[in-house]
Amino acid sequence: MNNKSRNVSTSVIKRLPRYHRFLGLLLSNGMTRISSKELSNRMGLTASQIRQDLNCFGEFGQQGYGYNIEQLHSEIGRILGLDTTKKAILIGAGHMGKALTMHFDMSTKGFQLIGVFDKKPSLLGQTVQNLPIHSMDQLDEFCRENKPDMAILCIPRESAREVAEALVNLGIKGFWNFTHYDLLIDFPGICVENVHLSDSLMTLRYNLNNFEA
Amino acid sequence: MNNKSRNVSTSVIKRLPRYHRFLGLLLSNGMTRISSKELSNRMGLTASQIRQDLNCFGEFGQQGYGYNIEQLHSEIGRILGLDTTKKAILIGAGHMGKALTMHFDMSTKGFQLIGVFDKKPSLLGQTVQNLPIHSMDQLDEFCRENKPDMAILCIPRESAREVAEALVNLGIKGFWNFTHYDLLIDFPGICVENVHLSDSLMTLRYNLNNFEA
DNA sequence: AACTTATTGTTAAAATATTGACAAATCACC
DNA sequence: GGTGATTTGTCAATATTTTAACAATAAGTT
Repeated sequence: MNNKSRNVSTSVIKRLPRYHRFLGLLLSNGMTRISSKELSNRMGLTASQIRQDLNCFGEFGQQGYGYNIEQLHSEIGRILGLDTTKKAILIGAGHMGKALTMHFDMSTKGFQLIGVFDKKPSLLGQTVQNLPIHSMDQLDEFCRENKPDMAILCIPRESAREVAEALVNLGIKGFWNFTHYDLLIDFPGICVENVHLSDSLMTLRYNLNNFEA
Repeated sequence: MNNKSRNVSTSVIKRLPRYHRFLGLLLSNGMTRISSKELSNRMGLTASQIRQDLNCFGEFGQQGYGYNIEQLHSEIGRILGLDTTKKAILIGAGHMGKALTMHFDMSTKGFQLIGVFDKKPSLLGQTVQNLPIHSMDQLDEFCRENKPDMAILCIPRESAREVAEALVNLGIKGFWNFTHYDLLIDFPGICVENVHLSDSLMTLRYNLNNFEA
């Protein structure tokens, strides 16, 4: 299977989801095959890069033919781990937390949302994606019982560090962090994806000033 | 001013917002000076990188002393363009659109939200951040009158391409794109920040499988 | 005021990432 | 079944990014 997957660079890994998305789109357009050249044109990168990236994981193409889209799509999905499901909980059911759960289908990204928690008592009656919003007091028991793998953090900066530490102690192995706090987790084996939306906005602001015609 | 700013690589640019955030935090903690070494420790990177990054824009430090935090913070802010304001409109006032406007203070990122639009008639009475939600029919007139610079796209994939084109024709110079569509804008002078949250989630999924202890 | 320590800006070296080139393999067509 | 056109996987060359090293300079100390 992963016959080649030694240590693949993060540059490559970060491109995989995009390949996966594009291939999925082509697939839903009814296409069945594509060459690295054609794909590179559509994605705005070089054919060489695509071939080299894929080569980190195996030989999925065929000379003179190219790649079978369905096969490549599912291979990349498998590499990313989308074919199996990890359990996720949402901490903080404010606007951002709710929006995230509605923005896309998590189950096609290798996760299943199994619990939602918020500190605010007024939210306790409500549901998110058919899941009841629990109080933070119930977090301990819930985790011991349901063993979630990942936590989506949508809480204020001030509590981020503390909550993250508690969750690590409860067995959480990964964080999708929307907090305005850089989670630099030093615990081994803990994965963090910091999503700093404001950073991307500032980058845009810079580009507006510097790359206008 | 920008005496050195020829063409700075995007790797550097993408780190600037993070520097800015960290410096702002130190500032609010009451600190006044910091060395590249100390900052690199806190941020999890090398002192050399920080010095080299800053050197693309000028000489902000002093040997034997380090950097004045307040000065460096504001210099980086100026480089990013946060000291002046561009006008932004939000297209799509669904959950994600609303959540974004509440997630942080846009005015400290160099933007001011001046208009909100949605196709859905049922939203027309509502407001977002004290701004009334307009119908898409009013977009033309609004843009001619108020000349927004940037558009935040929170609409379905299907309409992304079309709406973006229309907006470019109305004078929009930049997009903050949350659509499930890769805006590969070929219009010259148009800046795009594609924010594919699902990509970041898939990257996390990969890491959960591959970097556990 | 001299001396020690700290720390920058900058140059050079090392490490990574991307692109180009091409032999080997397959396809498509006659 | 042979021939020309494609297209991969991979190696080598280029380009970019990161790190290390250090002379120059200011701060702090006696």
